Amino acid sequence: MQERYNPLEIEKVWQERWSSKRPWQVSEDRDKQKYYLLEMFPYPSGRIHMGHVRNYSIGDVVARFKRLQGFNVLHPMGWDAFGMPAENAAIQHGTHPAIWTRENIANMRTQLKRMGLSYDWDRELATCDADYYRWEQLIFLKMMDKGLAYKKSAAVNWCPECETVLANEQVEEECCWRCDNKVVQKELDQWFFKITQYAEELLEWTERMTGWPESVLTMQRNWIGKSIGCEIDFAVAGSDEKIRVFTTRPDTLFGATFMSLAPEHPMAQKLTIPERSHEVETFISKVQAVDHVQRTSDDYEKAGVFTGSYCINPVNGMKIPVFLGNFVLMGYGTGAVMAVPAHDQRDFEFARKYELPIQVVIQPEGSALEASGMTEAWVGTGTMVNSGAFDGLDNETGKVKVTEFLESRGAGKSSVNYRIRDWLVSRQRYWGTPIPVVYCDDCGAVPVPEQDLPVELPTDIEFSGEGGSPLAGLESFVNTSCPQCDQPARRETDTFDTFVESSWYFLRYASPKHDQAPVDPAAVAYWLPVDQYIGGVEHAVMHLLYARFWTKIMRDLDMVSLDEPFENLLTQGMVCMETKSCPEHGWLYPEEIDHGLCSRCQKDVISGRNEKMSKSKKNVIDPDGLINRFGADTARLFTLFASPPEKDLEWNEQGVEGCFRFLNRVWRLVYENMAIIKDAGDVKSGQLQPEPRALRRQVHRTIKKVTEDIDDNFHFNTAIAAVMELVNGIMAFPDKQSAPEVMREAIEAVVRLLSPFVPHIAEELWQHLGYDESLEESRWLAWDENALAADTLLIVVQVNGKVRGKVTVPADADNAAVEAAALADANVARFTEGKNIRKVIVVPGRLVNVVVG
RNA sequence: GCGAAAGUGGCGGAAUUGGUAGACGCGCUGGAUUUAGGUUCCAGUGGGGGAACCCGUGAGAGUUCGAGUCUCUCCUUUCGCACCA
Repeated sequence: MQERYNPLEIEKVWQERWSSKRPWQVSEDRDKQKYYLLEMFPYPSGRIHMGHVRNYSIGDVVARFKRLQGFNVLHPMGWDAFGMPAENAAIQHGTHPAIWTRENIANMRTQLKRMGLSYDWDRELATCDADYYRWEQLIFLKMMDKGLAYKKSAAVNWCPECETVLANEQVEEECCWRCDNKVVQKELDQWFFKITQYAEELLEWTERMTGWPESVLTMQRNWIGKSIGCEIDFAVAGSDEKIRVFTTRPDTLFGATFMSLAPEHPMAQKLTIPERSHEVETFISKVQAVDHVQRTSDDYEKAGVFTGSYCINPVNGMKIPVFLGNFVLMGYGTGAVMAVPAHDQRDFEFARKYELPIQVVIQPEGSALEASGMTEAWVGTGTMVNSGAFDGLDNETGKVKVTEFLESRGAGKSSVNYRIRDWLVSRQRYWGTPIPVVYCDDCGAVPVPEQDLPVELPTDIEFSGEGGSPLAGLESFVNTSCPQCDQPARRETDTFDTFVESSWYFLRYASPKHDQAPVDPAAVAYWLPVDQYIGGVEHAVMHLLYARFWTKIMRDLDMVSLDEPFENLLTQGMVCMETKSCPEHGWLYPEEIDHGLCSRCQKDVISGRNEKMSKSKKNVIDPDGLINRFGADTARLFTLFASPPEKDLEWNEQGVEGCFRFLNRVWRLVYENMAIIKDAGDVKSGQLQPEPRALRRQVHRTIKKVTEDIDDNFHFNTAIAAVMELVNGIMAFPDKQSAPEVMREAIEAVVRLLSPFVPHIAEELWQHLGYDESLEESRWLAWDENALAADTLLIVVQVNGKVRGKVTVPADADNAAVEAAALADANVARFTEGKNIRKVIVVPGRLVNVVVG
C-alpha cells in the first residue's frame, strides 16, 4: 500500500475498470424494486462548469446509495444537443453545428467520466440524432391531428439578436432568456401547442405533487394564473353591438360607472363618434408608440380617452361612458373591463382623474363608506348596498347570485380565465428539429405522412449569419411535392423550440433504442415515473411545465400511462463566487490575480459581490483544473459538504483544501492502522471494555446518521460531517492495539460510508483492506441497535431554565433517581439552597429542570 | 403591491424538531516536529470578565419549567409574479 494518497493515479484505475465492466448498465428486472434517478441533461457547450459538477455529484450520491440499498437504479445521461450556440459557432468559426456539437459531446463525456459518475452510458442519447427527433415529429403529427398543434397569426415575442420568436415562458422582464436582449412584439404566423387546454389539469395536479418544493409549485400556479369570475355583456347604447367584459367581481356590477377598453380592442374605432375621432386617434398612436415594458411598468401613468359612446349596465339599465384606457391589456380576459372605481384602485384613480362618478356598492363591516370621502378603493369584503334586490347580501354570496341572475337573463355567464398562453414552438433557426409540414398552394399546410419520417435536417448548408434561417435558402430541402395532390410544394423551414426535445427525453431513456415508437410501453411502465429529478430552479416555469404538459399529451395519445413525470424534485442552488475586478482591466479570472493585485498592471483588485459563477463576470472555476489539482473525489466532496444541496454554494478555495486534507486523513487512518487491523476478526460485542464500547457506539450511531441523512432529505453536508467526527473519534482512540476488532469495524465503516460521496478512494482503500469484491457490488451498512445504547447518560441540570450542572447517571436510572442525582450536584445545590423548590421537570435521557421560587 | 423562502460566530454551516446554541469544516492564535517553507500533530477560538458568573440566534412582545425552534407585530435580504380586471 502506498503511503501517500495520489488521487489522479487511483481515479484513473477505477474509471478504466468501470468503463470496461459497465457496472451501472441496467435492464427491467421484475424481481427488484426500480429507482429512476435523473439529473437535468446538459447542453453540450463544450466544457462542464461547476453547476454541472454540483448537480451531478448530488445525483451520483443518491444513485450509488440507492444501488447499495438493493434498488435497480436507472441513472442515464444524454445531451440537449440542439440550440443556438452551435449555430452561432458555425457563423463565427465556420464549424458545422453538427461537428461542433459532436466534438463538445465527446469532450464533456470525457469530463463527466473523469468525475466518476455512475451512469448507464449505454442509454446515452443526443436530441440532434434523427433517431430521437423522428419520434418527436411523429408525436407532433398526432398532435396536429387532434388539434393540439396548430398554426396561427398572432402578436408574438421576437428577439432581434437571436432572430427568432420566443415562447412567453422564455421572456424574462421583456428580455430574451438566452441573450438578455430586449424582445419586441411582432405579428407573425407561427406554430403553437395547445397547453391552455391542459391548464386546469396542470394546475390541479400541483395540489397533489407532494414531492416537489412548494416554491416551484407556487411559481407554476402563478404562471398558469387561474382566475374565476364572470363574463358580462354590456349593450352599446343605440346599437345592436355588445361589449363583453371579464370580471372577478360580479358582486360590484351595480357600482360600474364607466367602461375601459384596450386601445387595441377591435371595437375601439367603431365606438368612436366622429367628433372625438381626432382625440382618440392621437391617444391610440401615443399608446402604441410606448414600448410594452414601459406601458406595463408601475410608474406609467394611467390615462384614457372618451370614445363618445355609451353602453348599458345589464342589471340596472344605467348608461355609462365607454373609455379607452392605456392600462387595459388586450391579451388578458376580453380586453375590456367594467370600471368600478369604488372597489378597484386603478378605476378609482382613473375616475378621480377624469371626474367620473364613484358609486359605493360594498360596505365594509363596521364602517360606512362615502364616495366623496374615499382616498382609495375598498377592495375587501363587505355587505352589498345600492345593488337593488341584492342589497344586504355578503359580497361572496353576491358573486354567485349576480352571476346566476345574469345567466338567467342571457347577459352573462360564469367564466374562468387563465394567464397562460399556448406554447409557441416554431423557431426561425437551423439547428433544431424540422417541423414536418409541407405547404401546398391548393391543400394548404399538409402534415408529412408518417412513413416519410424523419424529415431530416440537411447538413449541406451555408452559414452567413444574415437573412434569417439558412434552411429557407436551401432549395433542395425546401422544394418538395405535396403529399396530398403531388403538386410542387414547399417545406416548413422553421424548427422546434429546443424545449420540445427536453420535454420527453426522460421517457426515451427507458427504451432509448426502441425503433417502433417513441417509447416502449413496457419499459416506460417499469421505469417511470422518475423517482427523483434534480436540477436548477431556473427551469421552474419552462422545462418543468412543458415536460408535465408533454407527458399528459403522450398519455392522451395512448403512448404512456402516466399522469406526471417527476415524483420528487430537488432544485439545487447555484454555485457562487465573489467577483473580482481591476480598475484598468475590468473583471478578472482568479488566475489573473496575484496576491490581491492585477497580474497585468499591479493595481489593487476590487472585490465585488458574491454572484452565480459566470464567464461574463469571470468568477469561474474550471472543473478540469480543480480535478487536476485535487482529484475528482475532492471536487465531489467539497460541493457536497459546503452547503445543503437546495441552497446556494459559495466557492471557497480553502474549503476545497480542507476536503482534500480530510481525504488524506482518511488515507492515513487506514494506512497507519493497517498493522493493527490486518488480521482482526469480528467484534465480540459482549466482552468489550468501556472505551471500545464507546467507539463502537459512535460507529453505529454514525451509520444510522449517515443513512438517515441521505435517505430522508439529502443532508449530505451533515452526513459527511458525521463521518469526519467518526474519523476524529478513531484517531483519538487511546489504546488502538487493545481493540483491533473494533478498530477494524470502525475503519471499514468510514470507508463504506464515504463510498457514495468519494467512490474512487473508497474502492481503493477497500481493496487495501483485503477485499476482492468491490464496494459497488456490496450492500449498504446496517446499524446494530444494541450497539447504539449507552451504559450511562449525561444529564443536563438546569435551575430555572439555566444550565447549572451536569450529572452522569446509569442509562436505566428512573426519573426519581435522576432527580435525586441532579439535586445532589454541588453547583446545583448552590442555586437551590435556601430556596423553595416548586417543581422538578425530568426529561428522560436529556435534562432536569429545577424550578425554584 | 402580491406570493414564497430565509435572517445563528470572522466565514460556510449544525442543533435528535420545544430540552447543553455554535457539531463539522474554513480562518485565526499559541506551541511541537522541520535547516526553512509546506505537511502533520497538540492546545485554544461567540462577546464581556481574573473568577464565580453575566450577555448572546435580525428587533420587540407573548406562550412555556424551558424558545434559534411555537404565536403576534415590525425590520432586512433573496427569489418569483406584477396595471391580470
